[in-house]
Amino acid sequence: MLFIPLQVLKEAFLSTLAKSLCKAYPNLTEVTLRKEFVLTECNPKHKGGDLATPLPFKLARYIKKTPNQVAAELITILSDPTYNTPLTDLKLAPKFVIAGAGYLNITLNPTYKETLIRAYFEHLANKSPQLPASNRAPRKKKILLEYISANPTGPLHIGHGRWAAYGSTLANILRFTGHEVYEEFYVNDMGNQIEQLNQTVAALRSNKPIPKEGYHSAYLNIFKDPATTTSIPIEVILKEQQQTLHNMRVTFNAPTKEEFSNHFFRESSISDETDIQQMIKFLKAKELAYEKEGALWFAAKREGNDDKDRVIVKTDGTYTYFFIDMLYHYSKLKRGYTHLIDILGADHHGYTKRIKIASSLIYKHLIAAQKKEDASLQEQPTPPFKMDVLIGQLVNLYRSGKPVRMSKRTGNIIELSTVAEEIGVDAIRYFLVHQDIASPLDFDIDKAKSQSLDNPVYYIQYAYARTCSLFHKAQTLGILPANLKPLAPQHYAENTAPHTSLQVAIKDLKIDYALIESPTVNRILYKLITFNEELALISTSYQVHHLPRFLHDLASLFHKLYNETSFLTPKEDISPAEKKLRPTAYLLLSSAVGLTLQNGLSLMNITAPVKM
RNA sequence: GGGGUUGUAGCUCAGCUGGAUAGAGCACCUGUUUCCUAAACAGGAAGUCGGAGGUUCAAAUCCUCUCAACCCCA
Repeated sequence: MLFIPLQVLKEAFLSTLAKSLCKAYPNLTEVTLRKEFVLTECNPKHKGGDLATPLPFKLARYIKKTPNQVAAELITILSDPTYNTPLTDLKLAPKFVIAGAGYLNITLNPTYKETLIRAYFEHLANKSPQLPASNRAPRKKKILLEYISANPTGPLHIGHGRWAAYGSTLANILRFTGHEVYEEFYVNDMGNQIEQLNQTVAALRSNKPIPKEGYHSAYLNIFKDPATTTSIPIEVILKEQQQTLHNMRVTFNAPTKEEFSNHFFRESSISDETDIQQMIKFLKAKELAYEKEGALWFAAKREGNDDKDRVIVKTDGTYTYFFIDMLYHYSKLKRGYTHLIDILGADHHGYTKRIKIASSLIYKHLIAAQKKEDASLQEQPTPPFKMDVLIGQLVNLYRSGKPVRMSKRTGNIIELSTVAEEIGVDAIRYFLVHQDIASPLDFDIDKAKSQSLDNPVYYIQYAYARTCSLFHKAQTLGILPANLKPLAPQHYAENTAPHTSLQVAIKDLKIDYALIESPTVNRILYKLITFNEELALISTSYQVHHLPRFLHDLASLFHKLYNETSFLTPKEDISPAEKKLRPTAYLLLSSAVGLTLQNGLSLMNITAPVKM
């Protein structure tokens, strides 16, 4: 069963309105109506209902009446049996109120809400496919996500940590919304910097002074150890980086022939002279490259309005970083990825135009070549190519409020592994992902340490732990419905394997929503049913920070409910039947909240402890 | 000189496909535990949404100009 209730609601409203309105007003098309119809949560401050829409304001222009009059007309149509069959089929029994200058507020009946919570719960329990909330579901894509991409000349720092946390979370979300995603870490193991690293290490090993252009990081002193005299510097450093990432719950493996494991991709692996000459030949043949002043230029300006053309082969015959990167992107396309996402630091923003132009031109060529080779492909449409370059702002490091300049050359570097160890992986992952990557992140080491206990991640985890403890308590009290087996005692003892072990015979359980309905419960319900929609949105906007905020909101609502309600031992003087039914309804709601929090946290690679 | 990002409460930031009285967290003040974990909750105080114009029934959000910070390119 596909869980898209809010979308179902929208469609029911839309089709009801379209039937009558579009007939009555020829200048109003269904397309326009769809575009203008926004359904939101009714602002809880206004207490006018569950859902709200400012549609009357929008339609006033087409219908040439005041928003209030339009709202009244909409209510007439929505209540008219000749039009509202889509609504009556859903058994919504909605009530409408005109609010403010022309808002339409909608209240749904408890029976429908019960259906919603039941549908959501079944969706969670059965692990039914997670599909985008939009009825125009985007097709499944094969995505290659490139992130971090540090030079192997030193340990990773907090800035890399930001890409690591962000990139891995984005990959999880894209997979959750139905795409095939492959993560890659590009290793710049060629060029000047590696040369200087090797010279530095050689100097250290022979106790000579480090060259001026070399690296002065204290970290490199590990190479003074006689045990490492035969090891290759970048291999040691790469292994270290891999370990640091692994500790951050980001796993990249060494490249293998196996296609589908996230891995390091080495620049050196594409420096095959045959490939290079082929690429040059291709570019020249297509007049995408030309010689000038002894260098070879890529016609980036002519082909895609970059500011200017770019050098790819320098006068001394060496290749530019850009050219090698073109080959790297060519390799991505050759491997069959039609959607490339690169996450780069803000200092690379001038670079995005040329690499996008180059990639799309290479893609065209590749498809053309494939069609030439295989005649059967000729009739087929070219699969759409998409490339997104996400520019993330850097991390500004502070120590007790004072900025810390980081430089690998001078050796002033705060290692990611150190910070992760000190404030904890859950906390640092949350911290690095909770803010829009388009804005610079100020990271104060001392503050992060002192605040680690105030980190909002614990607030969310605590809400989750509370949902678990409710089940534990219900078991202890002996009031857990027989067909609800949420938490085996050993799970509680070991603090592992939480709600996923739920076995729910939900069909046999009576959920009486009317018994528990309250403003807070309604808001929780709205939050729950929009979870998938939120994720679908993130999968196209890449605004990953919406997820932690969503979870924080949900946790907050649950804490609120927890405080204002006695779930298991109803205080009021109520009938014995209700006394039995009410805890069950609350347990199911709590369980839905718990599963949602758990899903959300796991998308961020953050743990969800059963108890804290 | 050209370009990118940012500017919202004392601090850190959400909100930006235009919608009701601009929201969180931290810090500050006042309350709430014989009751399932107080790592929580309720309430209070705190804002000319950098500035100026414009479009609109409606602008933090869109357009133009402008100021400031950081970064990239020449």
